[in-house]
Amino acid sequence: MTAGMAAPGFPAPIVTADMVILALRDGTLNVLLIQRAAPPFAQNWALPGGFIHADEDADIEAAARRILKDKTGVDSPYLEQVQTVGNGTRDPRGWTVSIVYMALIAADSAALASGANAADVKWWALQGAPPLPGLAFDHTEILAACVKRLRNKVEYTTLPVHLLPARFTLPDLQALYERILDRKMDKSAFRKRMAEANFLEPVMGEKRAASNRPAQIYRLRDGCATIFFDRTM
Amino acid sequence: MTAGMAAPGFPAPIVTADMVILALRDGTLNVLLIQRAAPPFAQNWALPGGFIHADEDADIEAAARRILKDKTGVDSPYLEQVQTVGNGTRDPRGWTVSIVYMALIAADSAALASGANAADVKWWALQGAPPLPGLAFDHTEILAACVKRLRNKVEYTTLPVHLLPARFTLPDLQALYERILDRKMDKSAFRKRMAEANFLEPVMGEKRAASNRPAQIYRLRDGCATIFFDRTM
DNA sequence: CAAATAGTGTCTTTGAGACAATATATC
DNA sequence: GATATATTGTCTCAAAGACACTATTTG
Repeated sequence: MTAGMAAPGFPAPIVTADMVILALRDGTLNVLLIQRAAPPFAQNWALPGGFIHADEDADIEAAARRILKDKTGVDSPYLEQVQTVGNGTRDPRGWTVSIVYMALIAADSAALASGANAADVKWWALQGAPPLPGLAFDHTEILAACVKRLRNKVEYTTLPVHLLPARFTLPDLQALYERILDRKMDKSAFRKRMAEANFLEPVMGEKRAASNRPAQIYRLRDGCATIFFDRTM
Repeated sequence: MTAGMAAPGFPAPIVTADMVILALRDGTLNVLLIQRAAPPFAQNWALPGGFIHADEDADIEAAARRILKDKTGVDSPYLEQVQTVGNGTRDPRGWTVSIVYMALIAADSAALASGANAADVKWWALQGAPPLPGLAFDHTEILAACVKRLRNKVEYTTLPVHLLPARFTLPDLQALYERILDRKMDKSAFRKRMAEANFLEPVMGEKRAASNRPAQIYRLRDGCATIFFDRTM
């Protein structure tokens, strides 16, 4: 904030928080969309979002968490502020500002709920079978920017772990990296990377069932946030 | 944007754009601060900023450019949206949202102007002699986050060129990297990096005066935005 | 030519990737 | 044991850093 007096002489823009909620379903990235119940863009699919409640939300991130919880029931996801867009043309009602957050959650932790203002809530695969519909407002561009950011960060961080359930194997994790980056990676080099990042710990005694050698199960080490690698993948 | 009706039933938060304007003066990073003329925080130093003019600014970035131009006269800097902060406590007047931009400019291109709402405008060194004053609002934290982001990006991008004048030498550039990152770098490796990034072109025939071998002068190649290295510095 | 800094070349070490070998389950 | 995948080890190659050498200017 800065310059001025109490309230500016012109109307303040409307401020909303919009969520790009991503999860892994059947091995592919999915985004959570809502079908709008009211105009503008009624019936259109859009990113979940909502106004900031000055009396209820302590800060912007709290608003983002509230919206996420409303739609998915998920409480503590990986949450990251991605960008803020604002102009006079993106919403027919006038100058609006949207603060965009990306949330990564484990698909099995979500329990969808439409709630107010939404006719429907659904997961959509980012690629493949039912192509993504055109979205309301500038949400198509916002989503694209978000996914681009995710792909970029996956190159040099441990972000993908947040898309897996709490317990997972190294082959699971490698397959996920390969899915998101759309290229094969060397098993040996991948494991060396993960080992030196030192953010996983084996869950002793547990294995995974199959007709072959079972894989060690891991979980995030306590207090390990996202790790940045020294080098890119 | 998203959910709802025409206008929310609660007052919209005030929205401002705040600028972290950085330049290199006497070899050290400086930030441009204004001294506030009006309450709250009258007399305190703060980041330049201002309300978004819905009728005048096409979008948020245009507002940021307008503020920058007002204070420095600079037209086309490196400009990057850094973060958006918003809560009910950062401004005594109520819930506010601030969209923070970082601008990198060449010191020689700026012509400071106080303009409205500012008693004074001044460059402050980030480190050294006159220590930075405590800033109004949460601007101290915002500035710190910005500088952290800059240092981080300098590790893997060509960002620092925007702090130099249009024509500069490789030793100039290396010294700047070393200043910002606060460590010595190998001349040979540094030059290899810059060469393979392929974003500079030599200005033929020109050299630099001194009592030693003159350095080749370079400029940014046409159409070269910030380059991301494959590896970190 | 002495001083000072610009610019280049060489050697060593590190780390990533390719690929092979070994380990451990089920059937 | 046959099969399938997990996990580890080895070899090769390329890039980064350390460091030394050459180049070019002024006084």
